[in-house]
Amino acid sequence: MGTTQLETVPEPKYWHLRTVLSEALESEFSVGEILPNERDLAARFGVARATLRQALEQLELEGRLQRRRGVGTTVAPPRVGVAVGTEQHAWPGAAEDGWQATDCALAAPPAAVALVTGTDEPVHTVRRSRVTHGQPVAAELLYVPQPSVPDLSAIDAPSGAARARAVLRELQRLELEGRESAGQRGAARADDARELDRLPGAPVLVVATPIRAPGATPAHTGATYRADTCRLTFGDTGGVEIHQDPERRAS
Amino acid sequence: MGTTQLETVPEPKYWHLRTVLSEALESEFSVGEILPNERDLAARFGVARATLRQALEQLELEGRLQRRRGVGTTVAPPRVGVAVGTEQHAWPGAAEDGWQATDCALAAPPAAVALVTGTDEPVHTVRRSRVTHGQPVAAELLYVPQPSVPDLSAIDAPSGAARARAVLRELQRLELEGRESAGQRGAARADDARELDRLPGAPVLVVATPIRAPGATPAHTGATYRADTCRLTFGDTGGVEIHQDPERRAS
DNA sequence: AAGTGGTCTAGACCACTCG
DNA sequence: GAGTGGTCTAGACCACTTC
Repeated sequence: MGTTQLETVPEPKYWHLRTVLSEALESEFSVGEILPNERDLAARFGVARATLRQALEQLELEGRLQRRRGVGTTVAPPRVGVAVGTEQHAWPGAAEDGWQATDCALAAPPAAVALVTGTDEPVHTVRRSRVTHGQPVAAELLYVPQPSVPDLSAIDAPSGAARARAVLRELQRLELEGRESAGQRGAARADDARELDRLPGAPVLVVATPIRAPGATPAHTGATYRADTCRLTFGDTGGVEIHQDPERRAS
Repeated sequence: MGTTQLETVPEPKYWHLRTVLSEALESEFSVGEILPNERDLAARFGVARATLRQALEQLELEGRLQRRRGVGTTVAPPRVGVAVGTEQHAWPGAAEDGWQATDCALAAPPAAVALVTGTDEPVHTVRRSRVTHGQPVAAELLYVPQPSVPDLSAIDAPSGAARARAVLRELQRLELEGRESAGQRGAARADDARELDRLPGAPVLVVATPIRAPGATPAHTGATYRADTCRLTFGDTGGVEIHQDPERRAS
């Protein structure tokens, strides 16, 4: 049916299609290039649009494609390596770390947060976002129980970016020693999805890190990374090459 | 239409359904319990089966459900925390680490591997799998260039589990210092999928780690973890609580 | 053989972006 | 308004597991 030979093995069409498209991406397209639209592609391969979409979905989830409603499907740039769990990057507020504090509010902690911080006292909730190469790659919520930053000046704005920076500044005064994060695949919730320019349910990597100081854990963060565009690195350096390429198992 | 009130916001049906089902999972089902089949569920919620499946897919990707063809859909147990990047767990061959070497072959390296190892010489390719709580959670390929283990006895079997253990034993004799891994979301290829009891394309976390020894990098590993059942932890301890619960942003 | 989830179709309409 | 991807439907058949 498709543009290549008939299948004799019971391999799903969409999976075969994914392979064919994947090869086409390598040989016939360059980063940023726009693919034909879904209806045309489906017709060209002789499959229903839903089947084609299944293949495109795979490729998007693998970070090979980027789809945008109303615009089209483009070839995605290589994933960006993002360091997590290291001192410079896990510690909130460090200069030049690519993060930008956008908002802050003081409120009662969500149940799950109260559980890990061990207190029901109001927490400062700082929202930060991280942009790399012009693309939003992560949204973070930083929970700082009020007692952790007792010296926070009342002069600063009660909310907003200025307040967020003030909280981070206070936190920086503690001797932080960030370590031991945990990461898992998740689905982007509505608010994170919006911030990451994705649809709800988009694949994300959730990294939870307790912020440590001598004898205390003054804050907790939960960062949501775009799973399709990010490669998380943890450890001393960030330049590790990944050797799972799409077709690495050719043998 | 559904079992709850009409939607007034333009939230996709499948997303709303996901939320409804998610709440039902918490209140009305326990781990391991079997859900009604997809046709019944779809009818009950007044949606097409495809739409229901979209919701179930989300929940499965979040690790809340487990679906098995020919069997049914069950409530998944909580994700297991798996340490990566730490000494005990990243180093291959350490005793009691939950890994089991299954096979080994000596062959020319795939292109991507040759790139990171920096040699075209034949590599020992050790296949290991990791089982936790009776569930396969990871499949790993360990690439060891022949020069890294020159003393490997020719007496050992040329392939198979025995050979794999011999390679690991040799590797253990070097002073390994595992560090700096990188992880990203990927799609399971056919072979990994089979080993992990999943379908091709299933979401996985790919962790690439160079194995370090003083002055050399004698091996590279690529481990494929089931993204739906695993929570990866990296750092000193593995007991970090995640605070992104399904409904944590209730406020 | 019966029942399950997995794949696939051929349509329809909607939400969004852009000229 | 035209074109894109996103959602949704109502069916059909297939692959797998279990009895």
